[in-house]
Amino acid sequence: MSVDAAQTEDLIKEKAKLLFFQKGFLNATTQEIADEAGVNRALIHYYFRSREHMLDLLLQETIQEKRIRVRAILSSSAPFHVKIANYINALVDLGLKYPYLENFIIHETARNPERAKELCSRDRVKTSDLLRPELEQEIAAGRLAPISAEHFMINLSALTNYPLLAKGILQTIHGMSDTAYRKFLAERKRIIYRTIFGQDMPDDISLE
Amino acid sequence: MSVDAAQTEDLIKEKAKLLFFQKGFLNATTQEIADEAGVNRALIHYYFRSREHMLDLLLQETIQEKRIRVRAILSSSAPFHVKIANYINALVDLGLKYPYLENFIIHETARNPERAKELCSRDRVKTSDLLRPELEQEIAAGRLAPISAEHFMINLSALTNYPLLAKGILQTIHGMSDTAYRKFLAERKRIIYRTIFGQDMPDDISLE
DNA sequence: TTTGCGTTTGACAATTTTGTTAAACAAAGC
DNA sequence: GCTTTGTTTAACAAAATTGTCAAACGCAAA
Repeated sequence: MSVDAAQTEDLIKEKAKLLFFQKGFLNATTQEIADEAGVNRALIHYYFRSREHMLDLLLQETIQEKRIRVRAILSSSAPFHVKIANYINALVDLGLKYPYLENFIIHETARNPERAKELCSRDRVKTSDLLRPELEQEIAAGRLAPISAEHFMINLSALTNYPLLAKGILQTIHGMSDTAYRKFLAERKRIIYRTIFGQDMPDDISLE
Repeated sequence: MSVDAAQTEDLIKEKAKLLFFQKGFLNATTQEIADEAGVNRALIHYYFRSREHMLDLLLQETIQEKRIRVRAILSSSAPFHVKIANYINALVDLGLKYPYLENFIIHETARNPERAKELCSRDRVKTSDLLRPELEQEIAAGRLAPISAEHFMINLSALTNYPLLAKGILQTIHGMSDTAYRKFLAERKRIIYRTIFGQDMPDDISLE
């Protein structure tokens, strides 16, 4: 065995995720991935058979990682408002890690509609179903303006994901450095909460 | 001159826009575009020099088209609430025409950061600047919760654009047909208004 | 030291994709 | 009819990209 041994496979995956999900190079070639990882291109085929196969694996893994964190938050026993605040917090933080993940999914599912079913079909239905009982309770109690669980979830996803998707454009338009952008996103957590609930996020909810 | 004459150039542009902006084939090849338009592939180079050059042209044109409509709405003399309602309406309708335009821009600017500056640098700064005076007036008058012009604009963009970007995923998740999706978007216009302003859209604002 | 085994590499083949070009074509004007 | 002009086509060349393979390599056990 060589010095790196099993670490190489992880290195390649890590660098590929960086290219696809962080830098937004949706068309990164196997050569570019190999260069980024500093390895020979043939290794990518040795470990992952083909480019497509690797893409599938990366998507599966990354979405699964996200899914687990989201589920943990939404199925906790915390009050509704706290749950949502935590959800916003987690989505923004995950988005900072992989800003282009959503864009990648959108792109891949447009090219390959069957993949959409494999990847996210079961996932997000459950997410809006998961929230519906509590949501309706909040609405009935007058603590939230009437809205369907679907629109509520999409509002949440939109408000958190869009600024991440459009990272490059937003930075260009508003002349933000990388640190300015991070600060902007931190601000946004409270803005999103306020937009969703129409009132300020309580101070006792800890963000990061 | 042949029968079609100058119509061919427009036909190619139209079909290319369909592939890129409607179907979301961000990697459509010159051959695929030619097939879609039913012409010989060499014609694409005859009219547009290169694929990259054509992409630039399509982006410029389509963004300009959008920009003109948005500007007309936002610089009208209508009251603030009406203006925003019209803005939401126009963005959703434009989005129905070109669901993947934003996705395409995001993708292209990620690959080619210089392009971001050419395309949208001047545009949207003005958009948020355009609204700021009235926005601050509304906030001062207590008709709107305090928010910066930038976050306000991004909220609007996010809530309208995201459901369009994620069209394929949303249809898969919620099992929506194309007509169901259109109906969903029509509903969404009022949802977005309510989410932004915290109250229902007045009935006297006409949304075709 | 030598053998074995998983890892890494460079070279190769096949395919795809872009861009060029010379020739064919069609219509309008002479 | 013939020429001119702009359009369209098929064939070709060049580059990029993916995937395969045999050989080289490095470490560990015999």
